[in-house]
Amino acid sequence: MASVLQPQRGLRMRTVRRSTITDVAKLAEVSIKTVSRVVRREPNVSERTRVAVQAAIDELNYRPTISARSTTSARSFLLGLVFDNPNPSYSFELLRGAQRAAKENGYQLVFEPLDRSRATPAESMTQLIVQGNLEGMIVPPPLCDDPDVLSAMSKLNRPFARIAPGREPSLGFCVSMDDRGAAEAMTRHLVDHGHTRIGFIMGREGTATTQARLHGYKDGLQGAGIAFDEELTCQGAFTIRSGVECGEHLLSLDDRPTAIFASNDDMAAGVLMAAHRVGLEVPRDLSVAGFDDAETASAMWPPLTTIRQPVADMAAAAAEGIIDHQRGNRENGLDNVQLDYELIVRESTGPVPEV
Amino acid sequence: MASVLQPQRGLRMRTVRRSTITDVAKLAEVSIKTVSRVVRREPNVSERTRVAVQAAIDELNYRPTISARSTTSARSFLLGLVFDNPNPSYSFELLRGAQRAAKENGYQLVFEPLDRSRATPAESMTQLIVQGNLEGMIVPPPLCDDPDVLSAMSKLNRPFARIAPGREPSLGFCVSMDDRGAAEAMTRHLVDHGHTRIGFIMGREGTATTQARLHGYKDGLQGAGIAFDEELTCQGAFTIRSGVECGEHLLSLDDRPTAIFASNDDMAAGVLMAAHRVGLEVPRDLSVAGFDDAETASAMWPPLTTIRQPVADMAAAAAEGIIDHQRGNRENGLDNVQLDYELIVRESTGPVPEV
DNA sequence: CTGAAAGCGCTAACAA
DNA sequence: TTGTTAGCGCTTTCAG
Repeated sequence: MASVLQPQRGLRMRTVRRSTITDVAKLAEVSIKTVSRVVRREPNVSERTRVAVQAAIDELNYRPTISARSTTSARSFLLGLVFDNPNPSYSFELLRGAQRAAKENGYQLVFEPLDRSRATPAESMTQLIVQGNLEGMIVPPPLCDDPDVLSAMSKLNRPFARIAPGREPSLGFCVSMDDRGAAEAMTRHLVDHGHTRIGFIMGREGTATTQARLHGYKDGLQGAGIAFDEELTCQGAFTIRSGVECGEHLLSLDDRPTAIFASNDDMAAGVLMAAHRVGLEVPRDLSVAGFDDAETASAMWPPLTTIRQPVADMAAAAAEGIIDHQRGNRENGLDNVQLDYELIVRESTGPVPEV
Repeated sequence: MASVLQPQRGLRMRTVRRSTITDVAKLAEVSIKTVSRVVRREPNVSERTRVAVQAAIDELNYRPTISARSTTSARSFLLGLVFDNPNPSYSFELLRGAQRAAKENGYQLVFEPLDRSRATPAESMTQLIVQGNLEGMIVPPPLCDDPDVLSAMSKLNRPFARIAPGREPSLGFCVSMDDRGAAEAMTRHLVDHGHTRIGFIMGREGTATTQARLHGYKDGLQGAGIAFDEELTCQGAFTIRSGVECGEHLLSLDDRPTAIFASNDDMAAGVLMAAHRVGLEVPRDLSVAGFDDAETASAMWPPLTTIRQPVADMAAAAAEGIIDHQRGNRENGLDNVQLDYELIVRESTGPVPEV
């Protein structure tokens, strides 16, 4: 604490000053270049000097200033994250992950909502990157599937990482999750509880995730030797309302499902409502499963069995990929990454009701 | 576009370069100092020169680099926003507002989740500010009501803005909303629809907002000449689950309320569920109102009548307050600000049921 | 009204 | 293994 709050000179503590590389050099009695070497973990520093310098760094609590670094080196140590996703919780998780990874690597994360009013998304992105002097950019969905944006990014010749791309997984550095495998795992979870009539609510038409999750559902049925029954699927739109409607539809079927797997949490919430309305107790009479582990999933009543997407970790991986690339570890930086999902079993799913 | 993507030299477009103050000076045939004067709107520049320089700036699409600025001036043009609120949507809205205001004023927003593992919140904040070289800090709830944090911030001698403080509204620069007035307005809205038995679900015990909203509810009743009935209030905890429980309780009353005002949206969602379970149609049989306008409020079914807090605007006002203060407009920067709420009438409230 | 020169904290050659 | 020197893009004196 003392070093942080050290008075500058004279009696009054005027303003808190961070220590500079020169302060450290003086204290350790070496040149600033040597300090720089230690900080940046460059080779060619004797162990003795290293230790001495490190001690000085610790004592003064020295951290290099990003601004000063960026004026000299060609690098800005700035990483961009564009926001153009209507889901604030999702965006926020991305932000947390990216910011953590950036900070750990001496980078600063610059968060930019995409200005749709001005020009095309592609032009806006170019502006953001060039004006902001960003070394690289993290591009979440749906932007990461916009062909114009992709071609603009490629032209810019700066590394960019795409989160959960739905198409062209060879463009840029891609971080994704196994949506299909996750949906299969959830289906298997329901099958393991004895369910054979499992309803499935699809997401918005035409999105890549909608397709992947539907495939996973089919995989899960097939693996258990259960025939796919189109009657048990319903076209939703990722909204609570569509969940209510699909839930009412599925529950009004003659041979109604004993479990409903909604391909996101909002629709699962809708199913919960629909179930309550017709007097069904969850999970006693009906099992309900979601997908996403949105903030409300655990707050729902009953708490929702769902799939957790490692959103923050995906953003962190994206940031790290870009940073690695900048450091010259190309092989490390450019291989696409797929992270594991997590099946979170809460109280909304249970054994199939006894007849 | 041409200026943004201009090739550097030779045939191949190597890397996109932003233009510097020197580029502008050369083009306008003045010294860099003059350019600086124009950019920073300093006096003592002839109109002719100003126009010429501005033309060069526009042509080259020149924007000063924050990093370079901060190395020279004492200012870093960095504004901090700590995150320590469990609600991602709320935090995200704050972020949007603060980032917008920062950008408009040539500042950059630095977003920092509070590291609770390391030390006390107060120490962490000090670290963030000093190490990050932040000119000021935006402090949202609940952090803005932590006495240690407040005293640490005061000692640091840097401007800080508190969002929706619950106590000590004289410490720092405070931006708030009229919680009490908003709750009163919502109560009046229900009264205007003929409701006289209006249930009220309180938030978590001991929080300032909980108190303020309860007061507003009472004000609303009193204004309409309706006696406050303790039986119609219920202690919630801002969670969906507590909403379900309070909803069930209130609806099981002998003379049950015809409207329920929950002091946040999550609890209102719980009330909706409870209502569905006992077969009550909303708003035909029961009106339900919330508070916050969370992202889910409009997605609920039926869409929820609620109070919109101008969260983003509050953060923007906070950022602007700090920036104004840094610019020396003390009177402007230090007056506390109270923003207007907005009553959003959707479909969950309606006239009192005919008996 | 305008500009030259010094310097911010740091990195990148290049010496020693 | 270490240090010296020259910048980076900008602001800030201080002279014209």
